[in-house]
Amino acid sequence: MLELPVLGLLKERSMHGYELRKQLGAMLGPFYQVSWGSLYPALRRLAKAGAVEKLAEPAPPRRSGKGARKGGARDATLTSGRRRTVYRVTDTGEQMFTQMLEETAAVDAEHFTLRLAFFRYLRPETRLTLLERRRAYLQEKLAQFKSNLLTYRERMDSYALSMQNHDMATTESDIAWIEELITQERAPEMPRPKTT
Amino acid sequence: MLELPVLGLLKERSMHGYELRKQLGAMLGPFYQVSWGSLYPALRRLAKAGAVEKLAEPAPPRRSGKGARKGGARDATLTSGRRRTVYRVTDTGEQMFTQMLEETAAVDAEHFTLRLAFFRYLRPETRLTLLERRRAYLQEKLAQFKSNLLTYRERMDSYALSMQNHDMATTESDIAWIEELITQERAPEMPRPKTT
DNA sequence: TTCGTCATGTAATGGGTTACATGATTAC
DNA sequence: GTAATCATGTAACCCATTACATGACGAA
Repeated sequence: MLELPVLGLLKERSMHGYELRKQLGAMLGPFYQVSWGSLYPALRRLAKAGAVEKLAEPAPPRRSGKGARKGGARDATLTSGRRRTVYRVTDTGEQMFTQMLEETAAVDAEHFTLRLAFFRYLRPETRLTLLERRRAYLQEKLAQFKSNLLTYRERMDSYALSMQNHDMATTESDIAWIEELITQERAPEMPRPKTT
Repeated sequence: MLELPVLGLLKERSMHGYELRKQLGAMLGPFYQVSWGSLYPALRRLAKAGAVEKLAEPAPPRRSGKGARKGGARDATLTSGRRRTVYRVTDTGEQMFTQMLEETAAVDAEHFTLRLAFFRYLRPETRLTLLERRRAYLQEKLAQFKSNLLTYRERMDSYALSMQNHDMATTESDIAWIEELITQERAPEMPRPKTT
């Protein structure tokens, strides 16, 4: 669901679709690239639900002379050069965003990542709850890896084995990271910006 | 696409759907859990394409053993539930499997994982090609992470930053793992099963 | 002039998720 | 006898991917 990150980004600042996509990549990392065919329909859904509204974009700085416009008889709603549709979040949208963000059922990688990206909008307790659920989920997966290996190790070839081991190591590293986040979350405000 | 792992597992041994699902989890790890609503339609698609055929399951021990089977050691492979539909790969299916497996465009995590699970069916050169493409893909992502950080670091909060750093570390670990696999692949057969 | 980027969309297609429905067998 | 597990499927919904289509602008 694109709705959550789209609302989250628009909440910070109104944007048009094209830029939105770039920001999504910047915020969620290069593995998370959305396609136009999913972004624009998502925006349309949000608009239909009253969560965002389209704005007439303020005219960008028209250097290079006013007479340069060919075919000036363009539709009046298109204020300038490239037609862009800027979207702004409505109050309804803000509510939707908060509600989505707080769904603590979000435990798998993608849902968790999406929430972490907007953690600052959550109350500290909700953050902790989410982190702990994520940790529990990862620990459960880790246990499944282990029992899996006990049962099937003999039947696996070296590739499968290597993969399982690597995935387990990754899961352990994920858990360690989450625990770090939990520790920081509980720590009573000790920014300590540089190593002493 | 479930087709690839389903064919791969059935290639090793004919099974019914329920068991197939368990084996999928065992082979691909606990993060890869398929639902019935995707497995059975996939089997139907494969059957329709002539890649698998349904077998009448050899009648399970209709021993009418009331009480006789109580707690008894039973056949490990065949205990019954109810009517089971066992699927077997056809020649067409074998060809499909090989063809799918060799598609080296498979570079993202899921496609790569799926192929790695059946690496033993690929020629060593194809394996290397796939590994190198995967490595290149990950290195590209890593570069994107870095340029991303250069551009946006100031605008990210500590959560986003932590996430990017963790994801980068994970990507680096993935690359190191792939490189290990590449090294092993190139090594001229030195099994060395135990530590000396 | 042509290419690359900016910018917005639509259409078809596929297939995964969830929920629903059913029924047999085993273990307690 | 009843709960859990085995076992197979269907149907509705959702929505992501892909490909297609358009067109303005800036720079080479």
